[in-house]
Amino acid sequence: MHQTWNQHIIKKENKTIVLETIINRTPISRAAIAQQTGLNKSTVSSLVQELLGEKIIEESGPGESSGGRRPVMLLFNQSAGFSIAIDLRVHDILGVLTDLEGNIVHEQRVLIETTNFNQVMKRLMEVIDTLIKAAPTSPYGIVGIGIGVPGVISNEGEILLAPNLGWKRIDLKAHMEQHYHLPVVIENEANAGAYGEKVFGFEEAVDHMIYASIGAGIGVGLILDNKLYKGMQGFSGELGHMTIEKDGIPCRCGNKGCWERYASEQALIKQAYEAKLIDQNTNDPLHVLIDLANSGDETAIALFNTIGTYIGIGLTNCINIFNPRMIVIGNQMAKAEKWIRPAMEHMIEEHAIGFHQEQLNVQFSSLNMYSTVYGMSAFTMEQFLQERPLLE
Amino acid sequence: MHQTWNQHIIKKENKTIVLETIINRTPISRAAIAQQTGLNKSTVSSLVQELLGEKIIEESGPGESSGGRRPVMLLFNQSAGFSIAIDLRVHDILGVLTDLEGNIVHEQRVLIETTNFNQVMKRLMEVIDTLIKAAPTSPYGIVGIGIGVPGVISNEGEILLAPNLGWKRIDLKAHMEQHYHLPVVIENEANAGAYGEKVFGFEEAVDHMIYASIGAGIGVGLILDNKLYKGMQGFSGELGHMTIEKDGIPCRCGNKGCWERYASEQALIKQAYEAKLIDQNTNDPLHVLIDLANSGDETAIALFNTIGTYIGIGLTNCINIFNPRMIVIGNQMAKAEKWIRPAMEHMIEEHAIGFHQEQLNVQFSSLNMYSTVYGMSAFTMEQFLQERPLLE
DNA sequence: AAACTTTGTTTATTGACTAGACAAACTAAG
DNA sequence: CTTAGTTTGTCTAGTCAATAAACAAAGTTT
Repeated sequence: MHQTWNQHIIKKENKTIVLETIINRTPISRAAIAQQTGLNKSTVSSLVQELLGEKIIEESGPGESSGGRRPVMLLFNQSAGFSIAIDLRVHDILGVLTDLEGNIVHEQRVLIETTNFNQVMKRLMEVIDTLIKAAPTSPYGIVGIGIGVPGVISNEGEILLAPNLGWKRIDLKAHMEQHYHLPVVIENEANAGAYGEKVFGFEEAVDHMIYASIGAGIGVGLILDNKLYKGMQGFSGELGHMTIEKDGIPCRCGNKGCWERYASEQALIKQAYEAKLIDQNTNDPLHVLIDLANSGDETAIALFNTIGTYIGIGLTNCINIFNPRMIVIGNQMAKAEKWIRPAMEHMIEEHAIGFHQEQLNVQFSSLNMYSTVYGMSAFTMEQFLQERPLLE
Repeated sequence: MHQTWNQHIIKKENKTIVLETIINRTPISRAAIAQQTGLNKSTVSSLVQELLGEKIIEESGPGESSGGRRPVMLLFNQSAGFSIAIDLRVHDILGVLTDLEGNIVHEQRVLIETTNFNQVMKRLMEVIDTLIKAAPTSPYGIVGIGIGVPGVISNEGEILLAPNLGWKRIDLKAHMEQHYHLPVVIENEANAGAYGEKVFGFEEAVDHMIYASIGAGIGVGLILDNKLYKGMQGFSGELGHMTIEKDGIPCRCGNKGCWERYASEQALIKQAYEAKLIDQNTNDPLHVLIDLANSGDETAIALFNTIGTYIGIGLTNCINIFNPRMIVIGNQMAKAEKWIRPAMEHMIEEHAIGFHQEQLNVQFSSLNMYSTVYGMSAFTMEQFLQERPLLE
């Protein structure tokens, strides 16, 4: 049963609406806010007064007159606080400090040689400490820390399993909150990537979007009805383990014919190895293969075509299942866009239901391996703006 | 941008909350409503007064005292209005008249010999007219007509394509609204079935549920985050056209290896024909095959095992993708539960991700081919209760 | 310079909820 | 059987947040 309504809640909700209007349309006048929201201009005036007092917005110079008195323009104060966002990957850690609009103010990337928990934690905290030190002085300071992880995260933010890190049942959230005394959000990297694409990836709002994170495995973030869909336990999006070939290649998950056995970076590398394009000591095999393809190596091109076709099969399923407005491919395999795209698009065009393709946009991520940190930043920022604790 | 809040909307929303509380916990006292909702007891008293005036609730006899004055118990007036719900299928039309709680008050089922639009419309309107005549006198009368259709329905309720009926681009909603001057809802039969299962199918509330309608083809209704998920254009849920065998059996949708080519009633019948268990003139082949299996025919049992396995492959994908709380199998193939279940459950247990199975419940529909009409009834009832137009 | 327009502030009003008082109707204890 | 206490429901006064309208400030247009 949802909450009942009273004057106090109304005021809080209306104030949030005014703030969101200022964020989305900054700079904007009180009069325009009243027009935009339908609230009475004296209501807007008093709510804006409070937001000014909270230092979450500011008045800028006068705007242009539309025939009468010049308006006073209001701005969102993106430097009122800062957010720390981390993408914890198998081989490295990417950390960014962003303002309250997601602008990256500082960043650090460190390699990790081992997935040993204690070692990784040490490096992780070093990155976070560096970012905390880099944060400018601001009214609210660091409003939260978000950490994207390649694994299964429960609704409570506990890492249940991160197979590529070799981690099981780790309460990273509690550990970090106890250390830093800040709100901490832990999320699956594909879910975070989907959210990052949704908030920062496009010019227009997208209500239904599928983000395919194609790296070592395949994880999918689902933005459905304008929300990140997580399922009953927070475990949704395991499309990497969707069967595309019954009785096919066995997978470590126990199933057979899983999409990620055919269409991931790992699948590509395995086939390249068997085609003797690379050997076990090849460093950064994906780039080696991209370079070979760029140089006209037909075997490498054929391998990318095959992978592109398999990516297309799984995305065709996504299109038929979700009827999305947008599909975004991200993570490592997006680097091979040039060689994957033709076969992938051909598979989709030929096989996805015609109706579903009418307004669909399939693209590779424009956020260049930053999707996940953008998503984690958005999570902590939005949590802060929704709750807006009292100014210290 | 969502609406702003004011006094008028507060009262309306709180009144709706009070009404929903009465519906869900009937009979209930004012004092208990206040306790349940957190609203002040005088607020509840005045809102209840209005609902009594609208004849949507009633006072019943006194309740039991808990130590002081006896309470006056309030009841939802399920006979305040009635809803008409139709399941328009390829071979027949099922129509029901329900009260505002979904209780079936009257029903009619007619066979249709042709899918010719004009003929079907004639029969459809006959059924609706019969149900309208059967409706008791009530304050609000017929509050709406809901029609479930096997096809692609746009967000505006237009039938874009119903391949099994041979229909294209039919604005059934406008046609029916013009004729009956009542609100009309048109929805895909699998979506309606999912909603019917959600509202009427279980003892406890279910936020994430997958309804697999396995008939001539396979349609899937998705209840995600407590809502029916429809996608950008209203076309989601085409899991019948999810590839489970790359380069597999060609499908009329243009893809290959679609789930419904392997796991539908049509797939079963095709295999039974090839196994010479039935011929082209066999009437009601599904029941013939069930009877053969019941009599110990091993070929028939083997066919059901095969179909059960294929159903399990697709449901395994659903489990991995959506992480649902419940999966319900409905429509024609649910009649073969006994022979499908063992192989289906085995496939799921062996192949779905272990985490996802922890709290999952997979079951066959208990609504016995009524899922779709129950869903359509729920749509029109809820639309009415949300809007509650003035009493005539 | 005067009239009009637009933006923003101030004041009075309105309506819905809440707090508390009161009434009605019960149960329990003496 | 009477009195005290409890619970439910109604009534009244108060509070708060939004709105309507008046007013002020600052511009543009005639």
